[in-house]
Amino acid sequence: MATSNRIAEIAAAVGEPARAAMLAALMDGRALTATELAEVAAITAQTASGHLARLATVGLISAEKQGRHRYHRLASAEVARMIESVMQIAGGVTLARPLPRTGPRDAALRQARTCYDHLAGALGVSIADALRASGAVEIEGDAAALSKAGRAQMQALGILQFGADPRGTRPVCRPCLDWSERRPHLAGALGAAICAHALDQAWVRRRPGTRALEITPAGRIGFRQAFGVEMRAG
Amino acid sequence: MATSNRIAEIAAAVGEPARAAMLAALMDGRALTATELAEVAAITAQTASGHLARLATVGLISAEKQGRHRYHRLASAEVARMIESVMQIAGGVTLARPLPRTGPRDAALRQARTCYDHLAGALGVSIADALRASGAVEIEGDAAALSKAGRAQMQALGILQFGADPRGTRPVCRPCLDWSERRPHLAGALGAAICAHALDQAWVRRRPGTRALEITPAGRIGFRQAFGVEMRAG
DNA sequence: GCGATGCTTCGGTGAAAGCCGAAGCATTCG
DNA sequence: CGAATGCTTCGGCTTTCACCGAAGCATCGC
Repeated sequence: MATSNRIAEIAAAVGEPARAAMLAALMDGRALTATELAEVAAITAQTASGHLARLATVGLISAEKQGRHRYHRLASAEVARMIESVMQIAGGVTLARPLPRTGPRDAALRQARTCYDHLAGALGVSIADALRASGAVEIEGDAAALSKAGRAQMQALGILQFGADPRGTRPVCRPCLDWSERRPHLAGALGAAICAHALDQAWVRRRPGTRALEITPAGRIGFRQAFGVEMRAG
Repeated sequence: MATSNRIAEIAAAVGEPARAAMLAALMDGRALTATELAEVAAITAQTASGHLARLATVGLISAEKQGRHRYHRLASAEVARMIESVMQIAGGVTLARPLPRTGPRDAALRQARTCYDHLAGALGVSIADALRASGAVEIEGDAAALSKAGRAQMQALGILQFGADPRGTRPVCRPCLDWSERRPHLAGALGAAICAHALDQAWVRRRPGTRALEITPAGRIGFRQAFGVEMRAG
């Protein structure tokens, strides 16, 4: 039964506030040091060390030593997807009472952030909406597809490269329910490519210490021209 | 941050062997009684009752009273997907050492089973393979799409009904990594429709007490004619 | 080198939670 | 109406584990 013990082991590793906070912090795909992670979890370094060891043992994170720092990151995209799916349920229940909007730090996160390897927040959802409206992608429930026109658009923008493909569609995207917006944004290969492109073109900049992204002036122009999306800068 | 406390709460609910076993048992989408669930978890009824209460509190299962029985089921497809993603990691690590194949009970599960609302096991993977080979669906990483030809085939088989749709493709499927086969099978709306069709046509029958499915003689014929898949009966 | 920084290991404490036996409600069946 | 069945609540036992202070290694900067 895929040994339900092993299932419990993995879930238990996530099922502790400090470890959950660390994993959530790692959800932007970057690698953080043990001290940074201790801070986000509001615990001492010793305690964090123990937690990180446990997360590594069950295979949720991997570490890399660099000088006197140890950088920890999520072990794989599968892990990110697993945490994402937990977050979805974590947010979903709150649907009745509107999400508590806590402070300006949260506002930045809601505006734009990374979700492992793709864009999320208002920015991510707006892009998904725009691509949907133009017929570039279709989203239905937990499935999504890039249309022939969408493919051409992505190639023209230099976001995706395709070899000669006889078929018009390729399955490159996957919807991902945004926990702050409650609407889907784009994940999968396409989502990752858009995010990489945006970072590459300096349309967005990572804010140090959070998963929040800053939309640059160039980004305002870029997102408008590429997707027809109007975003506030900042 | 979607309150990482809530994330931990949900994960912790899954992160206990008895509860994980119960949830895994519920992964076939059916509703089971407290006593049945106590049995699969190898605990007494009292203990199971406590666990079920906790799972209900965090919103992972919902219960329905019927006479002197209480039927418990997964609260939603989102929950099923979350557990599925944990199972994926639970299986994935074992990639190095080949999965321990434990006993004949397991063999039935490997052959054919339900995964919440779609088919899994050798049967599910074979169907996905066949549809991929014929160009009906394409699967790439964590994304999948039904092609125009595939759509026609599914309509002809009476598996899917589409309204008049100007575009050739609709995003109706989603790959789901099979933990026993380590290859993707089909989930999403298409996966659910195929499963419903197979049950409806009596191509498969649910085995009482497990998630395993029995392939009927009619099923052997049906799966061959519909998908070109050759399965052993039983 | 020597001190500072980053991280881990060790030991002890306290709280949380899993487990079962026993007992208590409901519902159903004879 | 009892007796049986399905399930829950209560009480007490035991284990697990999160936490921090103190101490121990490495690595870096001066």
